[in-house]
Formats: sequence, structure tokens, C-alpha cells
Amino acid sequence: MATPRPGRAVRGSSTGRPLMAALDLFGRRWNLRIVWELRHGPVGFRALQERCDNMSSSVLRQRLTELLDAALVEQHPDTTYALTELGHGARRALRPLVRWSAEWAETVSTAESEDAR
Amino acid sequence: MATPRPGRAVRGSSTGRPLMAALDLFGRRWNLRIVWELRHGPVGFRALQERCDNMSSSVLRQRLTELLDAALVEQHPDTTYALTELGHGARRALRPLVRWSAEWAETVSTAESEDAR
DNA sequence: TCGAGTGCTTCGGAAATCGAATCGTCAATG
DNA sequence: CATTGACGATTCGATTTCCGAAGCACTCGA
Repeated sequence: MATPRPGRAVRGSSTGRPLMAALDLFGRRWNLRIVWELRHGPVGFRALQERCDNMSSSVLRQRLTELLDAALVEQHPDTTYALTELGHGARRALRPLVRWSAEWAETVSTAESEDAR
Repeated sequence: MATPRPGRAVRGSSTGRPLMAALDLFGRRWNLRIVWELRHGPVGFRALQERCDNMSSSVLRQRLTELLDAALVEQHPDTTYALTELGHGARRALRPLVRWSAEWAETVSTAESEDAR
């Protein structure tokens, strides 16, 4: 499966609009998570796999080649993986989602306890 | 497949941390896109399908039940689908990603033209 | 009553994902 | 040296997910 890149046709969109490419890229399993787990610096392959709840190594490798291809991730000479500048930008763009997820947790748990009454 | 919700174990994380639930939810194909396409108000099933590049109706339905379950989407009496307050929060949290994708497009296209030289 | 437009379901095939086994390399150890 | 173990990475069969075309039940206007 081709790596989504802005300007080219992607899965689910023939326009190649950057946002659509991004939605395709991040709509693939583990990609959001991988970016998140790399937020603190370079991580090796096996360590990264562990951080991602022991996801399948074959898929991890596939995702990493996609992210390398998309220039979000780079591989250092010591073979560890790290976010590029662009990748860090993506991680920063994801930050509001972290805050939102907390809000989500509150709302959902509140709704659940109300259901119980 | 169970809908990811904060506080419960989700795919790829036994902790149930809200962020992990969110990463699972949004890491499923089309969920990011659906939230995005609902940003301007209620949309009917078939219209929504068209906006999502004619994605499979079976998967659309599955995604909608997930999003309903996760309280991001609600269905109005006239059967149209719309974002809840929480859903709008998620959409707002996605806004930085839109800006980032433009930056991504720039960087990648620059790199490509440099390759060509 | 008839078509056309809905929301939604079914189901067989295609594609993505999984996971365990395994390979080759390298560094440390004996 | 030989051995061991950790590593990045690959292979492959099984499972899960996704796709897409067809069709069903319903509504509404002609």
C-alpha cells in the first residue's frame, strides 16, 4: 500500500489534498500511536514495539517505512528511530487531542454513572 | 469489535488511559474523516457516504455506531447524523492537524523538487 | 400506484493486520 | 575463537477488517 503524501492521490481521496493525505496516514492503525511514543526521543525497533503494546513487528516495520517515506520519522546511524522536525510538528498538532481525551473520559464516565441511577 | 471508550481496555492498551482509547478510536479507518465531514452540521447517511469518497456503506454504518456509542455523534429524529458537543470538541482538537498538513505538503513537495535536481 | 430517494443490512471476496518463527549481524562473555 | 544474547528485520499462514455491489423496507411526491 502506497504511503499517503500530500499532492498525490491517497486512499479515499482522489484530490490529494494535504488534509486528506494526513487523514489517510493517521487513519492507519498504529501511526498515531507511533508518533506519540516517539515524542521523547529516539527509540529502537524492539523497544518501540514494546511501547506500542507489543504490536506486530511486521506491521511496525511497515508503518515505520511509511513514516520514513512521509518524512515524519528518520532513522539514525545507530538504527534508532526518531521524529523529524516535521514529525515533531505532527506531535504538537496532536496535543489538543490529549486534552480532549481527558474531557471525553469525564463526559463518558459521567454519562455512565447517570445511566446507572 | 468493541468501541473504544476511556476507562476500559481498548485495542492495543490494557490500561484504558483516555488517550489510548482516543488513539484506537481515531486510528480506525474513516473515523477522523467522518468527524471532519460532520463539522458543518447534520448530514444524512447517503450524503455522508458521498462526502467520504463513497466509502463502503457497511463500514460507514459500523463507524457511526461506534461514534454514537462513544458519544461523539448523535442521530436526530429526522435520522441525520451530527456531532455532539463532545464531537465538536474533538473536531476542534483536530484543527491543528489541518494546519500541520499544509506545512507537511510544503516540506514534502520541496524535498521532491530537490530530489529532481 | 408508481417510481425515486432514503437509511440500512447482507454477504462473498479482497486487503490489512496479526503473531510466532526465524534470519543475519553485532557486542559482550567465557 | 566459540557462545550467547540482544537487536533490526523478514517471512508466512491465520485472523480480522474492509470493501462493494446487491437488495430490503420505508417515505414521499407525481
